[in-house]
Amino acid sequence: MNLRERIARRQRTDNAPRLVHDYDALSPVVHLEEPIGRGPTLERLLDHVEPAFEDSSPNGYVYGPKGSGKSATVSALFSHLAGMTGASRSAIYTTTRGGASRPTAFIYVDARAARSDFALHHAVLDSLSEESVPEQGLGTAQLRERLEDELHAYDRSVMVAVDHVGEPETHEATEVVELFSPLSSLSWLCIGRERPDDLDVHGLEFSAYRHHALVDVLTGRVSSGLARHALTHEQVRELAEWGDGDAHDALAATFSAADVAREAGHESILPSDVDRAMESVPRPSVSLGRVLALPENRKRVIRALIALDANQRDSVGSAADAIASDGGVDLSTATVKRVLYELSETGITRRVTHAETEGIGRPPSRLELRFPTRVFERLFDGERRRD
DNA sequence: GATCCACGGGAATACACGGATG
DNA sequence: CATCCGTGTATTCCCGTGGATC
Repeated sequence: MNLRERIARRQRTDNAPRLVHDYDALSPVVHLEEPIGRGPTLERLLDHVEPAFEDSSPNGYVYGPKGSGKSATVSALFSHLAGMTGASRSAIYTTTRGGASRPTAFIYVDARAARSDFALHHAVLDSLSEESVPEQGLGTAQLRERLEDELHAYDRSVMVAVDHVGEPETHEATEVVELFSPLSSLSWLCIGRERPDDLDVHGLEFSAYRHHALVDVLTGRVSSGLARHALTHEQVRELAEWGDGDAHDALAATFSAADVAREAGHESILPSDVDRAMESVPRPSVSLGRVLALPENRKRVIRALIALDANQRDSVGSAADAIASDGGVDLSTATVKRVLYELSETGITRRVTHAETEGIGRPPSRLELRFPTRVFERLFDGERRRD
């Protein structure tokens, strides 16, 4: 690039409308207020939830593949329901036959953020009670008693949605059920991938997006996140096709494409940008929400792992050495190594044992990243900047 | 003093291989 | 030939520690 080109590029980025208006609009971990393309499913969900307006409602289980809009739909619905009164305590007031008003509370809990029995109870109690609930200094048993008291004292109907059950880092659905079923006047709605075989509840299935629905999802997001003409309609269709029904992956690729193009100083997203973007989203891909919900130091290790040269990822040992020495992580090599093994255990990375063993000793494993790396970098770095 | 949670670090174990042993 | 052993790596496991907060 010569000087004139450099100057021209600066002028362009300074004066021209920016390619990316709003990364959040494209982020797979951000859900819209109004979900797109899930109308019929939303209706069935409402059918299930509706009895809660009048009385206690049955327990339920929402299931379906990754990127089929489960979280998007349920979280949008619950935030509407919780916000309908505008009251601080997340309740809807409906008039019953007798004319008395009775509150029904709708609470959405992400099991990725509430990873222990304690945290699960805390999340429910905290959104239910007026005063804030301490996060330390009291035991899980005490917390549970307080929750029981709260439920009893107000005789309110409570519906709790617990999202992302059954992942490596989160509670199993059966565990959530064991915790919540004994609580009177509380009904639960678990959301997970697997069909709930051993749970005797009403199941609500989400199926993967059809092609045209996924195109709609992307089109809506792109129009609010990117400059007009940043992507052609044909490119959006291509991304949707590539997504193969998975909105998470399709959005991750779209987000990445915008980021590649912006980084390169392009005025619109080129086919080569899209190709590079797709390469940064492995298939199958682990949910970014899972990765971003990990403890801070794990995320730092992951961030450093992405930044390594490919050959440094040729063995767990060398990756751990490199990360511990200059990866911006204040952990010993031994600990980094253990973290790396944990990450592969839960599927966030994958260990691939080298086929040809050269030399002595057990052959090392190469580490593959199984989540959208570019999106992770952008979101992770963005979080840091805001601090 | 209690409590939760993430961390820390090494000890124990598994595995691959070649060579020795029964 | 089957098994064991030694060596060097890779991988798993366990449990105490300490910060932060009540």
